[in-house]
Amino acid sequence: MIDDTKIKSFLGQNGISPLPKRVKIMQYLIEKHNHPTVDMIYSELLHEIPGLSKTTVYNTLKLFTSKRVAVALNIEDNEIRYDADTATHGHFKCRVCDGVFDFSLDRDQLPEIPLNGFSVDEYHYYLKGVCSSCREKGLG
Amino acid sequence: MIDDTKIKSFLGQNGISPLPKRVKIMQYLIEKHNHPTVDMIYSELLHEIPGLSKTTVYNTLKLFTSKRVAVALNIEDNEIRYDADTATHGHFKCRVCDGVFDFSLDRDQLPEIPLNGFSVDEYHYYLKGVCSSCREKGLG
DNA sequence: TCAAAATTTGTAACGATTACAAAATTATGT
DNA sequence: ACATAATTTTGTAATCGTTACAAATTTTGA
Repeated sequence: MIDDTKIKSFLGQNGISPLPKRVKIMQYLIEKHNHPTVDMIYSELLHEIPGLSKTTVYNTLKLFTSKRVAVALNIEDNEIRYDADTATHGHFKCRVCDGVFDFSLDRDQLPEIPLNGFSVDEYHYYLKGVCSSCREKGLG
Repeated sequence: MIDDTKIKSFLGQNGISPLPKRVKIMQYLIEKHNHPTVDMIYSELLHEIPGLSKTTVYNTLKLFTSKRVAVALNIEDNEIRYDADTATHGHFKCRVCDGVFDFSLDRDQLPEIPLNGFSVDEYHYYLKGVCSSCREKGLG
């Protein structure tokens, strides 16, 4: 359980007015760090924030990514997942159970882009396959 | 201009009946290697294949990716791009002009996944930023 | 406290993708 | 080659994630 105050000041430092719903959504992202979809955030926070609108979740996540306090993951074909961990790290998607796993990765482990004059501000390293749990069950 | 015969035998070798529309779509992917969306393939091939249906393009690409003669790229938030180059290589997306650029990359330049018992069968390395052309124009 | 600015809501629209049944094409056996 | 079965294609409708937008609400700051 993270202190509200810390999240409020963190948002404020990043140019985001720390409105109550924004604080709750950021708190959700940080505490669960489960790469949620918009629908997951919406349906789980609805219990805690009655009357929450899905549009607010969309708006808030767009704001978070534009201010770079969260990152959008395109590891699925059909929907965007979000991650409050903006440090470079890798993501693995299991094609059997659909789970998304983090793994640590330093920026300097990744090769530099061999294109002159390009500036890079986001690094995404996605692996797909079968996770250990599904393999043990003989799936995949 | 690639020989039809080569594409037909390539598809056949990969367990895909080399029906005429499939051959044309594969030929498009190989010759243009422009990471097209379904809509790009559909609208450009419509001139060459009158009566082509967009559903056929979707079906064919699903078949190609399941047989691993093409790879789906999730470098955009909203739509899937396709690449007939199934060898590992990197992709750069310019957030100004929306262009997608390839860059070479060996599998062994990428770090191994530090997760025991996981099997990996797809590697995606996506970078985002501003391309040299847009930077020269002072954009981004 | 009050008015202006910003945010949230709810509904409708949008666009990519999928479902599905009918029509067309291709493959198979004789 | 022919008939038939199996596969593929088509076109439309449905689905689902996301965005647009105007009205209602909340926040901000004088």
